[in-house]
Order: sequence, then structure tokens, then C-alpha cells
Amino acid sequence: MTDQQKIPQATAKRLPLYYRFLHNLHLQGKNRVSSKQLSEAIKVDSATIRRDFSYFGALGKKGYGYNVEYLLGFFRKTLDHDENTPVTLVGVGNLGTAFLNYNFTKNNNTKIEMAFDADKEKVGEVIGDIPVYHVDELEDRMGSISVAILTVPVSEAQKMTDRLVACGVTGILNFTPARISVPSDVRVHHIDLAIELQSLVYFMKHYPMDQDEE
Amino acid sequence: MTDQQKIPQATAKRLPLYYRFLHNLHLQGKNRVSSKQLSEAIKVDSATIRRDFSYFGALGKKGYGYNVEYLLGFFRKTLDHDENTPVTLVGVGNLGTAFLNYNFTKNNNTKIEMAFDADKEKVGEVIGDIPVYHVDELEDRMGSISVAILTVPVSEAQKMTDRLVACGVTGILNFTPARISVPSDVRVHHIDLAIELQSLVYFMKHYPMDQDEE
DNA sequence: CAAAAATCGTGAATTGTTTCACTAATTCTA
DNA sequence: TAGAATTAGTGAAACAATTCACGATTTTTG
Ligand SMILES: NC(=O)c1ccc[n+]([C@@H]2O[C@H](COP(=O)([O-])OP(=O)(O)OC[C@H]3O[C@@H](n4cnc5c(N)ncnc54)[C@H](O)[C@@H]3O)[C@@H](O)[C@H]2O)c1
Ligand SMILES: NC(=O)c1ccc[n+]([C@@H]2O[C@H](COP(=O)([O-])OP(=O)(O)OC[C@H]3O[C@@H](n4cnc5c(N)ncnc54)[C@H](O)[C@@H]3O)[C@@H](O)[C@H]2O)c1
Repeated sequence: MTDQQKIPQATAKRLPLYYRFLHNLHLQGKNRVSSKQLSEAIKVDSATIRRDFSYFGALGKKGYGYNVEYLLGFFRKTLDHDENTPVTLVGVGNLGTAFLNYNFTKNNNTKIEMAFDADKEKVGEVIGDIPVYHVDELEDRMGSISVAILTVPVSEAQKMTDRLVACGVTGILNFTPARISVPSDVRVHHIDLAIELQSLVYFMKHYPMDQDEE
Repeated sequence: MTDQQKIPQATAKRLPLYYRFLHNLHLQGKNRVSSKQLSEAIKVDSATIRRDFSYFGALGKKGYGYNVEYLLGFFRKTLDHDENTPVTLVGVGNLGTAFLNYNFTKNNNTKIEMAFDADKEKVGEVIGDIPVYHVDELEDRMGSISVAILTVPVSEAQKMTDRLVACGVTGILNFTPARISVPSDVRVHHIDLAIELQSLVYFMKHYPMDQDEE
């Protein structure tokens, strides 16, 4: 579980991207790929890709590149792509419904198992094969799920976070604008769509673009 | 338009966050705030906040902190929050519909003006006051809109990107998993939800958490 | 009003990430 | 099979961002 702990965070964030691309290559029957080709496809500098891979050892072969199947197998293990991580979703509104309808499981090791909402109208529905329960049942139903997607109104964000944490959740993907507070062993990733849009506009206006930069 | 160009990208990404929080403080009638208080609320180190602000000059007062109204006015200008940037959305599916229903304009300087879809069923609808047109009309209707949200199926992503760019779009918020190719003067921000989820799970498993880290 | 407390702004140190540029190994071509 | 081409892996440099830590100044307290 806990790791040899050397991989930089920036690298770790790119791993799923590598995995997905390798998976697609494999489906296409390709069995060889170079850092240059990867670079063009996923728009990450080839030296960065080689450096990223090198944290895991010598995975390629000079003059040849990387063997897709081998690399894919390696990442499958590294990213625990054999076991499926169950996820819960809280707040079945506009955004929550979109996620339930989307099949995250495809080419992915996560699966939304259940959803909760406070609105009686939503409860009992099954959206994209995922059942929606009343939020009152949260504590009873969560079981050992440790990952949650939070798509409730901002006013409910902290309250629901506290309840999720009390149920044992240690990872939250937070789509509300609230900067929620959690104990130090809980990881929160914020995805703040309004800010992404504003930030894009700011960059467009103030930065003369030259190359694709994240 | 083009800027004095000194603000680090990391700082620029936080500006909308500062703006939003200051806006809320202002609504609450607060007229004073310290970097320490800001830090606690938005979970960014106070030294980082002071450093960020310092790129714009001396905005605070020693021993006192920052005047909310003054700071807010300053950011309003810096972020061009007086003019509203029009945005288009392409692909009115699960995700696109959620965005149309969401009022990005609230506390924001962007407004989705129109949406396009290839599906006859969707065309003619008005979702959250935004009209949905057929994608065939894209070139006729875009006018001078320079920002687009892309929520089409991945298979259509590059094609629609090319058309948007041909219409003069220079900023794209891309929700598809495709790493789209654009001319060097076009800025693309990727929001890859499946990868965010996988990456959260990876970090949970492999990094012993200690503090809130993005 | 004097001492204590708060707090900004910032030089310097630190930490993290990317990129250059080269070596060594392998593959490809004719 | 010999020479050319390709390409991984990596030390070192460059670049970017964060954080420490302290002086200077203002506010607050008693
Ligand atoms: N929709 C977007 O495009 C968008 C964009 C940016 C940010 N957001 C943020 O994402 C969040 C969700 O947005 P949305 O548009 O889906 O909102 P929404 O109002 O459509 O959905 C919220 C859902 O949460 C449910 N809910 C309310 N209180 C609850 C509780 N205590 N427990 C469980 N469920 C509860 C409501 O019944 C509703 O179904 C909001 O915080 C919003 O600010 C949304
Ligand atoms: N829904 C999610 O939760 C989610 C999560 C991660 C990624 N994504 C990505 O976001 C994108 C949209 O997802 P979705 O779930 O909304 O898909 P969706 O299939 O519900 O919606 C896609 C919409 O685009 C329209 N469309 C198809 N071709 C078009 C074209 N050429 N021009 C204009 N419109 C066109 C379709 O008619 C449909 O309405 C996909 O690329 C998907 O991979 C979605």
C-alpha cells in the first residue's frame, strides 16, 4: 500500500494519462512506441516522459523504444488497475447526474457504486445502473467505500464532508466551490469549474501564447 | 491586453480564487482581512498569498492586513471583471447540459451565450436561457466569441476543435479525453475527469497524507 | 503613551519540475 | 555486416514555485 515513495507528484498525475494512451495503443494492435511518439500524442515533452518512466526503472530499450504490452502491464500493476475502487457520489443534481450517466469504469479502475441525494424526488431512481439513496441512509450504506465525489450545493459541502469523513472516506473529489476542511489524513482534490473558466480567460488575455502549456 | 508579464502562472491560477473569496467577504460586510485569515479559508500558505499579492505592488498595510474593498477593486480591474466574456459550448450531452443549467455568470465574468449540438432532438431547446443551435450553423453564429467549452464525444473532439479554431476561437476548455492539437496561439485547458478520479485514488494509495496538497 | 502584538513585504533558501544535451545501446538499411 | 539512424536513460543546468525568517511598520492593549 504505502510506497517506496520516490515518484514526484507531477509524475504521478501523468500516470493515468500514460496508462490510457498505452491501453488505446494496445487495442489498436501496436506493440511498440517511442517517447517521441508518446510526446506528440499526449503533448508532454519527450524528455519528461522518459524521466517519468525512469522513476520506475529501465522500462525501455535504447534504439527501440518501449514495448507497449510490457509497459501497459507494468502500469496496470503500478496503478492497481486490477482491482476496482468503489466510489460514492453525493448530490445527484446537474453535475452529479452527468457523472452517473457516464461510464467511468470503461478503461478505468473506479466505479461509482451508489449515490445519495436529499431530494425525495431523486431517491429510488437508478441512473446509469447506479442506485440513488436518501442521504439519511449514508452512514448505513457506505460500508467500506473510501472515495467520494461531492456535487452538492456549496452550502452543504462542509457538512457532507464531515459526514463522509466520519464514514471513513479518505479521498474526496470536490466539485463545489467550497474549500472544505478535512483531517490531515484525508485527501481532497478540488475541481473548480468556474475558476477553470476564469483562469483560461485570464491566461488568454494576459499571456502571449507560444506553446501548449497546462 | 498583453501584460507587463511578470506574474507566475501558479499565481495567475489563484487569482480567481482570491477574487471569489474577497467578493464573499465583501458581501458579508467585512472590510479587513489578513493573509493568515485568507490562508485558513482558501488553504493556501500565507507566505504564498503575500507573495502573490506582492507581484501587483504593496496592496496591504503592515500590522493591519488588507482592505477588502480596495483589494477587491484592484482584482476586479486585474481580472477584467467589468467586462463579460462570451463563451460557446459545443456538445449538449450529459456534461454540456449540466453546464448550461449552471449559472456561471454569478460571481463570474463569463457567460455561455450559445450552445451547439449535432442531434436534431437537442436543437431548438433553450436550456437555462441558452439557445441550442445545430452544429451546422456554428460558423454562421459564432461571431466574435473566442472561448469555447468542448463537451462532445471524444471521436468528434479534434474535428470540432479545428472548426472552432477556424472561427477564431483562441481558448478551449476541453472536457474530452482527447489531447487536441491546436495552433500555437490557441490555449487549451484540459479537464480530464476520469484522470482526476484515478489520480486521486493513486495518491490515496501511495502517498501518506499529511497536509492538503493540490 | 509605551510596550506588546500583529502583520506585510521580501531576500534568501529550499524544494520541485522541466529541459538540455550527451552517451551508450540497439535497430535498421543497403 | 558495416555504417547510419534511432532512441532510452540520465547528469547537470535551468526554470518555477514555495517557504522560511526577519526587518519595518502599524495597530492594539493596558
Ligand atoms: N453544474 C455545473 O456546471 C457546476 C459548475 C461549477 C460548479 N458546480 C458546483 O457543483 C455543485 C453541484 O452543482 P449542480 O449544478 O449539480 O447543483 P444542483 O443544485 O443541480 O445539484 C445539487 C444536488 O444536491 C442535492 N442535495 C442538496 N443537499 C444535499 C445533501 N445535504 N446531501 C445530499 N444531496 C444534497 C440536491 O437535491 C441536488 O440534487 C455545486 O456546489 C456547484 O456550485 C456546478
Ligand atoms: N459525463 C461525464 O461525466 C464525463 C466524464 C468524463 C469525461 N467526459 C467526456 O466529456 C465528453 C462529453 O460527455 P457526455 O457524457 O456529456 O457525452 P454525451 O454523449 O452525453 O454528449 C455528447 C453530446 O455531443 C453531441 N455531439 C456529437 N457530435 C457532435 C458534433 N460534431 N458537434 C456538436 N455536438 C455533437 C451529441 O449529440 C451529445 O449530445 C465526452 O468526450 C466524455 O468522454 C464526460
